[in-house]
Amino acid sequence: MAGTRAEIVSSAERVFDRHGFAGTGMDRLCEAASVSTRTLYKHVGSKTGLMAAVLESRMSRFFERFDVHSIEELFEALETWVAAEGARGCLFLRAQGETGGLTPEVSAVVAEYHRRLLELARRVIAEETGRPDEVLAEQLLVLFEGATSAAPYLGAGAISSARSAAVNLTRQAR
Amino acid sequence: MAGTRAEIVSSAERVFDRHGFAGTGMDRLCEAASVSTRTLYKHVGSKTGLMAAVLESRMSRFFERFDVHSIEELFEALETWVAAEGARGCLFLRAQGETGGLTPEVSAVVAEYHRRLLELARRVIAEETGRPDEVLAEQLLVLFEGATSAAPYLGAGAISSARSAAVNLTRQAR
DNA sequence: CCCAGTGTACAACGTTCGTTTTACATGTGG
DNA sequence: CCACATGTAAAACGAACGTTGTACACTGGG
Repeated sequence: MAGTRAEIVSSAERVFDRHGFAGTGMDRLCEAASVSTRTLYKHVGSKTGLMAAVLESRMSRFFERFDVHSIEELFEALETWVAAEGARGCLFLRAQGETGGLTPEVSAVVAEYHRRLLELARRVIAEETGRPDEVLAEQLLVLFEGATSAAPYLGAGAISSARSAAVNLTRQAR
Repeated sequence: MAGTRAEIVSSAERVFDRHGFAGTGMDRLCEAASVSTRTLYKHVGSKTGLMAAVLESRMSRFFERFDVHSIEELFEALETWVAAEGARGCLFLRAQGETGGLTPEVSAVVAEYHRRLLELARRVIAEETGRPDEVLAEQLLVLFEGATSAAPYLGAGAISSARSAAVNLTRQAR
Protein backbone atom coordinates (compact mmCIF):
# COMPACT_ATOMS: atom_id res chain seq x y z
CA MET A 1 0.00 0.00 0.00
CA ALA A 2 1.15 3.51 -0.77
CA GLY A 3 0.40 5.60 2.28
CA THR A 4 1.14 3.02 4.92
CA ARG A 5 3.46 5.23 6.88
CA ALA A 6 1.08 8.16 6.59
CA GLU A 7 -1.74 5.97 7.84
CA ILE A 8 0.36 4.76 10.76
CA VAL A 9 1.30 8.29 11.72
CA SER A 10 -2.13 9.84 11.38
CA SER A 11 -3.94 7.12 13.28
CA ALA A 12 -1.27 7.27 15.97
CA GLU A 13 -1.84 10.99 16.26
CA ARG A 14 -5.48 10.37 17.05
CA VAL A 15 -4.72 7.70 19.64
CA PHE A 16 -1.89 9.62 21.30
CA ASP A 17 -4.09 12.68 21.48
CA ARG A 18 -6.92 10.81 23.11
CA HIS A 19 -5.05 8.49 25.45
CA GLY A 20 -1.67 10.11 26.01
CA PHE A 21 1.76 9.03 24.81
CA ALA A 22 3.12 6.94 27.65
CA GLY A 23 -0.33 5.52 28.27
CA THR A 24 -0.64 4.09 24.78
CA GLY A 25 0.91 0.74 23.93
CA MET A 26 2.24 -0.39 20.58
CA ASP A 27 -0.54 -2.96 20.27
CA ARG A 28 -3.14 -0.25 20.30
CA LEU A 29 -1.21 1.76 17.73
CA CYS A 30 -0.89 -1.24 15.41
CA GLU A 31 -4.57 -1.96 15.75
CA ALA A 32 -5.49 1.68 15.05
CA ALA A 33 -3.41 1.62 11.87
CA SER A 34 -4.59 -1.87 10.90
CA VAL A 35 -0.99 -2.86 10.53
CA SER A 36 1.22 -5.57 11.96
CA THR A 37 3.83 -4.92 14.60
CA ARG A 38 6.63 -5.62 12.19
CA THR A 39 5.30 -3.20 9.58
CA LEU A 40 4.93 -0.44 12.10
CA TYR A 41 8.49 -0.88 13.26
CA LYS A 42 9.79 -0.96 9.70
CA HIS A 43 8.21 2.43 9.09
CA VAL A 44 8.90 4.36 12.26
CA GLY A 45 11.71 2.48 13.96
CA SER A 46 10.59 2.87 17.53
CA LYS A 47 7.91 4.33 19.74
CA THR A 48 9.99 7.44 20.17
CA GLY A 49 10.37 7.67 16.40
CA LEU A 50 6.62 7.39 16.04
CA MET A 51 6.04 10.15 18.55
CA ALA A 52 8.45 12.43 16.71
CA ALA A 53 6.83 11.58 13.37
CA VAL A 54 3.39 12.32 14.78
CA LEU A 55 4.48 15.69 16.09
CA GLU A 56 6.26 16.52 12.87
CA SER A 57 3.16 15.69 10.85
CA ARG A 58 0.95 17.69 13.19
CA MET A 59 3.27 20.66 13.00
CA SER A 60 3.05 20.69 9.19
CA ARG A 61 -0.71 20.47 9.25
CA PHE A 62 -0.91 23.13 11.94
CA PHE A 63 1.14 25.74 10.15
CA GLU A 64 -0.66 25.05 6.89
CA ARG A 65 -3.94 25.82 8.60
CA PHE A 66 -2.50 28.79 10.46
CA ASP A 67 -1.14 30.67 7.50
CA VAL A 68 -2.93 33.76 8.78
CA HIS A 69 -2.25 37.47 8.67
CA SER A 70 -4.47 39.04 11.27
CA ILE A 71 -5.59 38.44 14.84
CA GLU A 72 -9.13 37.70 13.76
CA GLU A 73 -7.89 35.11 11.28
CA LEU A 74 -5.61 33.58 13.87
CA PHE A 75 -8.36 32.86 16.36
CA GLU A 76 -10.82 31.92 13.68
CA ALA A 77 -8.32 29.31 12.56
CA LEU A 78 -8.06 28.09 16.15
CA GLU A 79 -11.84 27.82 16.41
CA THR A 80 -11.94 25.81 13.20
CA TRP A 81 -9.13 23.59 14.40
CA VAL A 82 -10.80 22.89 17.72
CA ALA A 83 -14.15 22.25 16.09
CA ALA A 84 -12.54 19.70 13.78
CA GLU A 85 -10.08 18.04 16.11
CA GLY A 86 -11.42 18.67 19.58
CA ALA A 87 -9.81 20.51 22.46
CA ARG A 88 -7.51 18.36 24.52
CA GLY A 89 -4.69 20.83 25.09
CA CYS A 90 -1.56 21.43 23.07
CA LEU A 91 -0.14 18.08 21.97
CA PHE A 92 3.39 19.48 21.88
CA LEU A 93 3.28 20.64 25.47
CA ARG A 94 1.76 17.32 26.46
CA ALA A 95 4.50 15.38 24.69
CA GLN A 96 7.18 17.46 26.35
CA GLY A 97 5.52 16.98 29.73
CA GLU A 98 5.11 13.23 29.39
CA THR A 99 8.69 12.69 28.35
CA GLY A 100 10.07 15.10 30.93
CA GLY A 101 12.01 16.74 28.12
CA LEU A 102 14.41 13.79 28.20
CA THR A 103 13.73 12.51 24.69
CA PRO A 104 15.83 14.47 22.21
CA GLU A 105 13.83 13.42 19.13
CA VAL A 106 10.67 14.74 20.76
CA SER A 107 12.16 17.85 22.34
CA ALA A 108 13.65 18.91 19.02
CA VAL A 109 10.28 18.93 17.26
CA VAL A 110 8.62 20.68 20.18
CA ALA A 111 11.31 23.35 20.20
CA GLU A 112 10.89 23.95 16.49
CA TYR A 113 7.14 24.20 16.89
CA HIS A 114 7.54 26.85 19.57
CA ARG A 115 10.06 28.78 17.52
CA ARG A 116 7.70 28.88 14.57
CA LEU A 117 4.73 29.75 16.76
CA LEU A 118 6.51 32.77 18.20
CA GLU A 119 7.54 33.76 14.71
CA LEU A 120 3.88 33.53 13.64
CA ALA A 121 2.82 35.79 16.51
CA ARG A 122 5.46 38.33 15.55
CA ARG A 123 4.32 38.30 11.94
CA VAL A 124 0.65 38.71 12.82
CA ILE A 125 1.38 41.64 15.09
CA ALA A 126 3.62 43.28 12.51
CA GLU A 127 0.99 42.94 9.79
CA GLU A 128 -1.79 44.05 12.09
CA THR A 129 -0.12 47.16 13.48
CA GLY A 130 2.29 47.98 10.70
CA ARG A 131 5.42 47.55 12.79
CA PRO A 132 7.10 44.85 14.90
CA ASP A 133 6.26 44.80 18.60
CA GLU A 134 7.97 42.13 20.64
CA VAL A 135 5.89 42.72 23.77
CA LEU A 136 2.62 42.55 21.90
CA ALA A 137 3.76 39.43 20.04
CA GLU A 138 4.55 37.68 23.29
CA GLN A 139 1.20 38.70 24.74
CA LEU A 140 -0.53 37.31 21.68
CA LEU A 141 1.40 34.08 22.05
CA VAL A 142 0.40 33.80 25.70
CA LEU A 143 -3.24 34.42 24.78
CA PHE A 144 -3.08 31.77 22.08
CA GLU A 145 -1.49 29.25 24.38
CA GLY A 146 -4.00 30.12 27.10
CA ALA A 147 -6.94 29.67 24.78
CA THR A 148 -5.61 26.27 23.72
CA SER A 149 -5.07 25.20 27.31
CA ALA A 150 -8.34 26.52 28.70
CA ALA A 151 -10.57 25.35 25.85
CA PRO A 152 -10.78 21.78 27.21
CA TYR A 153 -12.68 23.00 30.27
CA LEU A 154 -13.96 26.47 29.29
CA GLY A 155 -15.11 25.45 25.83
CA ALA A 156 -15.00 27.69 22.77
CA GLY A 157 -15.55 30.70 25.02
CA ALA A 158 -11.88 30.55 25.91
CA ILE A 159 -11.03 31.27 22.30
CA SER A 160 -13.37 34.22 21.89
CA SER A 161 -12.14 35.65 25.19
CA ALA A 162 -8.57 35.41 23.96
CA ARG A 163 -9.48 36.96 20.64
CA SER A 164 -11.23 39.97 22.14
CA ALA A 165 -8.36 40.42 24.57
CA ALA A 166 -5.83 40.38 21.74
CA VAL A 167 -7.88 42.81 19.70
CA ASN A 168 -8.22 45.21 22.63
CA LEU A 169 -4.55 45.09 23.48
CA THR A 170 -3.56 45.75 19.90
CA ARG A 171 -5.99 48.65 19.50
CA GLN A 172 -4.72 50.10 22.74
CA ALA A 173 -1.11 49.89 21.58
CA ARG A 174 -1.78 51.63 18.33
CA MET B 1 6.35 7.57 61.49
CA ALA B 2 3.88 10.42 61.59
CA GLY B 3 3.86 12.01 58.18
CA THR B 4 4.32 8.89 56.10
CA ARG B 5 1.39 9.55 53.86
CA ALA B 6 2.35 13.19 53.47
CA GLU B 7 5.88 12.16 52.53
CA ILE B 8 4.59 9.66 49.98
CA VAL B 9 2.31 12.23 48.40
CA SER B 10 4.79 15.08 48.31
CA SER B 11 7.64 13.03 46.89
CA ALA B 12 5.25 11.55 44.34
CA GLU B 13 4.25 15.05 43.31
CA ARG B 14 7.86 15.83 42.50
CA VAL B 15 8.37 12.65 40.50
CA PHE B 16 5.06 12.89 38.64
CA ASP B 17 5.82 16.50 37.79
CA ARG B 18 9.24 15.67 36.42
CA HIS B 19 8.57 12.40 34.63
CA GLY B 20 4.85 12.34 33.93
CA PHE B 21 2.13 10.19 35.46
CA ALA B 22 1.88 7.22 33.14
CA GLY B 23 5.63 7.24 32.65
CA THR B 24 6.34 6.79 36.34
CA GLY B 25 6.27 3.31 37.88
CA MET B 26 5.40 2.42 41.45
CA ASP B 27 8.97 1.32 42.10
CA ARG B 28 10.22 4.79 41.45
CA LEU B 29 7.53 6.28 43.67
CA CYS B 30 8.38 3.92 46.53
CA GLU B 31 12.04 4.73 46.17
CA ALA B 32 11.35 8.46 46.13
CA ALA B 33 9.34 8.17 49.35
CA SER B 34 11.81 5.73 50.94
CA VAL B 35 8.92 3.44 51.65
CA SER B 36 8.05 -0.17 50.91
CA THR B 37 5.52 -1.15 48.31
CA ARG B 38 3.19 -2.43 50.98
CA THR B 39 3.24 0.79 52.94
CA LEU B 40 2.59 2.89 49.90
CA TYR B 41 -0.43 0.82 48.99
CA LYS B 42 -1.75 0.93 52.52
CA HIS B 43 -1.71 4.70 52.41
CA VAL B 44 -2.97 5.53 48.97
CA GLY B 45 -4.70 2.37 47.78
CA SER B 46 -3.66 2.48 44.14
CA LYS B 47 -1.73 4.46 41.60
CA THR B 48 -4.90 6.28 40.67
CA GLY B 49 -5.49 7.06 44.32
CA LEU B 50 -1.99 8.42 44.59
CA MET B 51 -2.49 10.63 41.58
CA ALA B 52 -5.70 12.02 43.03
CA ALA B 53 -4.02 12.57 46.40
CA VAL B 54 -1.12 14.38 44.74
CA LEU B 55 -3.45 16.67 42.84
CA GLU B 56 -5.54 17.30 45.94
CA SER B 57 -2.47 18.22 47.93
CA ARG B 58 -1.18 20.46 45.18
CA MET B 59 -4.54 22.18 44.89
CA SER B 60 -4.50 23.04 48.60
CA ARG B 61 -0.99 24.39 48.41
CA PHE B 62 -1.81 26.32 45.27
CA PHE B 63 -4.83 28.14 46.63
CA GLU B 64 -3.04 28.91 49.86
CA ARG B 65 -0.31 30.63 47.92
CA PHE B 66 -2.78 32.30 45.59
CA ASP B 67 -4.91 33.97 48.19
CA VAL B 68 -4.54 37.23 46.26
CA HIS B 69 -6.71 40.27 45.70
CA SER B 70 -5.21 42.07 42.73
CA ILE B 71 -3.82 41.31 39.31
CA GLU B 72 -0.33 42.34 40.35
CA GLU B 73 -0.48 40.00 43.32
CA LEU B 74 -1.81 37.19 41.18
CA PHE B 75 1.09 37.21 38.75
CA GLU B 76 3.61 37.92 41.46
CA ALA B 77 2.39 34.77 43.17
CA LEU B 78 2.79 32.89 39.91
CA GLU B 79 6.35 34.17 39.53
CA THR B 80 7.14 33.04 43.07
CA TRP B 81 5.56 29.68 42.44
CA VAL B 82 7.52 29.10 39.24
CA ALA B 83 10.76 30.24 40.83
CA ALA B 84 10.25 27.76 43.65
CA GLU B 85 8.81 24.79 41.77
CA GLY B 86 9.92 25.25 38.22
CA ALA B 87 7.80 25.65 35.10
CA ARG B 88 6.70 22.38 33.58
CA GLY B 89 3.14 23.31 32.68
CA CYS B 90 -0.04 22.93 34.68
CA LEU B 91 0.01 19.57 36.45
CA PHE B 92 -3.79 19.38 36.42
CA LEU B 93 -4.02 19.78 32.66
CA ARG B 94 -1.23 17.26 32.27
CA ALA B 95 -2.99 14.74 34.49
CA GLN B 96 -6.22 15.18 32.57
CA GLY B 97 -4.37 14.78 29.28
CA GLU B 98 -2.47 11.68 30.32
CA THR B 99 -5.56 9.91 31.58
CA GLY B 100 -7.68 11.00 28.64
CA GLY B 101 -10.25 12.19 31.17
CA LEU B 102 -11.23 8.56 31.77
CA THR B 103 -10.21 8.39 35.43
CA PRO B 104 -13.04 9.76 37.58
CA GLU B 105 -10.92 10.23 40.70
CA VAL B 106 -8.51 12.40 38.73
CA SER B 107 -11.08 14.23 36.65
CA ALA B 108 -13.00 15.19 39.77
CA VAL B 109 -10.02 16.94 41.35
CA VAL B 110 -9.12 18.62 38.09
CA ALA B 111 -12.66 19.88 37.66
CA GLU B 112 -12.69 21.30 41.17
CA TYR B 113 -9.36 23.00 40.56
CA HIS B 114 -10.71 24.67 37.44
CA ARG B 115 -13.88 25.74 39.20
CA ARG B 116 -11.90 27.38 41.96
CA LEU B 117 -9.48 28.96 39.53
CA LEU B 118 -12.29 30.61 37.61
CA GLU B 119 -13.78 31.76 40.89
CA LEU B 120 -10.42 33.26 41.84
CA ALA B 121 -10.27 35.15 38.55
CA ARG B 122 -13.77 36.51 39.11
CA ARG B 123 -12.87 37.65 42.59
CA VAL B 124 -9.67 39.36 41.53
CA ILE B 125 -11.45 41.22 38.75
CA ALA B 126 -14.27 42.26 41.06
CA GLU B 127 -11.87 43.57 43.69
CA GLU B 128 -9.71 45.26 41.10
CA THR B 129 -12.46 47.06 39.18
CA GLY B 130 -15.12 47.34 41.86
CA ARG B 131 -17.71 45.24 40.02
CA PRO B 132 -18.00 41.74 38.56
CA ASP B 133 -17.07 41.35 34.91
CA GLU B 134 -17.40 37.86 33.49
CA VAL B 135 -15.63 38.63 30.23
CA LEU B 136 -12.68 40.21 31.95
CA ALA B 137 -12.50 37.33 34.43
CA GLU B 138 -12.35 34.81 31.61
CA GLN B 139 -9.67 36.82 29.85
CA LEU B 140 -7.64 36.90 33.04
CA LEU B 141 -8.02 33.16 33.39
CA VAL B 142 -6.85 32.63 29.81
CA LEU B 143 -3.84 34.85 30.44
CA PHE B 144 -2.99 32.97 33.60
CA GLU B 145 -3.30 29.61 31.88
CA GLY B 146 -1.28 30.90 28.96
CA ALA B 147 1.50 32.17 31.20
CA THR B 148 1.64 28.80 32.94
CA SER B 149 1.76 26.93 29.64
CA ALA B 150 4.24 29.19 27.89
CA ALA B 151 6.62 29.63 30.82
CA PRO B 152 8.36 26.28 30.15
CA TYR B 153 9.71 27.57 26.85
CA LEU B 154 9.39 31.36 27.10
CA GLY B 155 10.71 31.62 30.63
CA ALA B 156 9.54 34.12 33.20
CA GLY B 157 8.90 36.59 30.40
CA ALA B 158 5.66 34.79 29.71
CA ILE B 159 4.44 35.77 33.13
CA SER B 160 5.32 39.44 32.87
CA SER B 161 3.74 39.57 29.43
CA ALA B 162 0.55 38.11 30.83
CA ARG B 163 0.60 40.51 33.75
CA SER B 164 1.00 43.62 31.62
CA ALA B 165 -1.70 42.37 29.26
CA ALA B 166 -4.09 41.82 32.17
CA VAL B 167 -3.33 45.23 33.62
CA ASN B 168 -3.88 46.95 30.28
CA LEU B 169 -7.15 45.14 29.62
CA THR B 170 -8.48 46.02 33.05
CA ARG B 171 -7.50 49.66 32.80
CA GLN B 172 -9.12 49.80 29.39
CA ALA B 173 -12.37 48.33 30.72
CA ARG B 174 -12.63 50.77 33.54
C1' DC C 1 9.14 -15.93 -14.64
C1' DC C 2 11.18 -14.42 -10.99
C1' DC C 3 13.03 -11.15 -7.98
C1' DA C 4 12.66 -7.47 -4.91
C1' DG C 5 9.67 -4.94 -2.22
C1' DT C 6 6.10 -4.66 0.95
C1' DG C 7 2.98 -6.45 3.52
C1' DT C 8 1.12 -10.22 6.81
C1' DA C 9 0.77 -13.40 11.17
C1' DC C 10 2.58 -15.05 15.32
C1' DA C 11 5.52 -16.16 18.93
C1' DA C 12 8.93 -14.86 21.87
C1' DC C 13 12.43 -11.92 23.94
C1' DG C 14 13.56 -9.74 28.60
C1' DT C 15 11.68 -5.95 31.27
C1' DT C 16 8.61 -3.49 33.76
C1' DC C 17 3.94 -2.75 34.90
C1' DG C 18 0.45 -2.33 39.05
C1' DT C 19 -0.71 -5.11 42.71
C1' DT C 20 -0.78 -8.66 46.39
C1' DT C 21 1.22 -11.92 49.47
C1' DT C 22 3.97 -13.78 53.17
C1' DA C 23 6.79 -13.13 56.98
C1' DC C 24 9.12 -10.25 60.19
C1' DA C 25 10.65 -5.89 63.01
C1' DT C 26 9.46 -2.03 65.77
C1' DG C 27 7.66 0.99 69.40
C1' DT C 28 3.83 2.89 71.84
C1' DG C 29 -0.34 2.71 74.91
C1' DG C 30 -3.63 0.33 77.83
C1' DC D 1 3.35 -7.52 78.98
C1' DC D 2 0.44 -8.17 75.61
C1' DA D 3 -1.80 -6.12 71.66
C1' DC D 4 -1.86 -3.36 68.08
C1' DA D 5 -0.71 -0.25 64.67
C1' DT D 6 2.79 0.73 61.53
C1' DG D 7 6.60 -0.05 59.42
C1' DT D 8 10.08 -3.24 56.81
C1' DA D 9 12.06 -6.72 53.07
C1' DA D 10 11.51 -9.76 49.33
C1' DA D 11 9.17 -12.46 46.26
C1' DA D 12 5.65 -13.35 43.26
C1' DC D 13 1.40 -12.56 40.48
C1' DG D 14 -0.55 -12.13 35.64
C1' DA D 15 -0.56 -8.69 32.34
C1' DA D 16 1.32 -5.48 29.37
C1' DC D 17 5.42 -3.20 27.92
C1' DG D 18 8.68 -2.13 23.62
C1' DT D 19 11.10 -4.80 20.51
C1' DT D 20 12.87 -8.50 17.45
C1' DG D 21 12.93 -12.91 14.83
C1' DT D 22 11.07 -16.19 11.78
C1' DA D 23 8.30 -17.59 8.11
C1' DC D 24 4.94 -16.80 4.60
C1' DA D 25 1.67 -14.19 0.98
C1' DC D 26 0.93 -10.82 -2.39
C1' DT D 27 2.26 -7.45 -5.98
C1' DG D 28 4.43 -5.06 -10.05
C1' DG D 29 8.23 -4.40 -13.29
C1' DG D 30 12.29 -6.10 -15.82
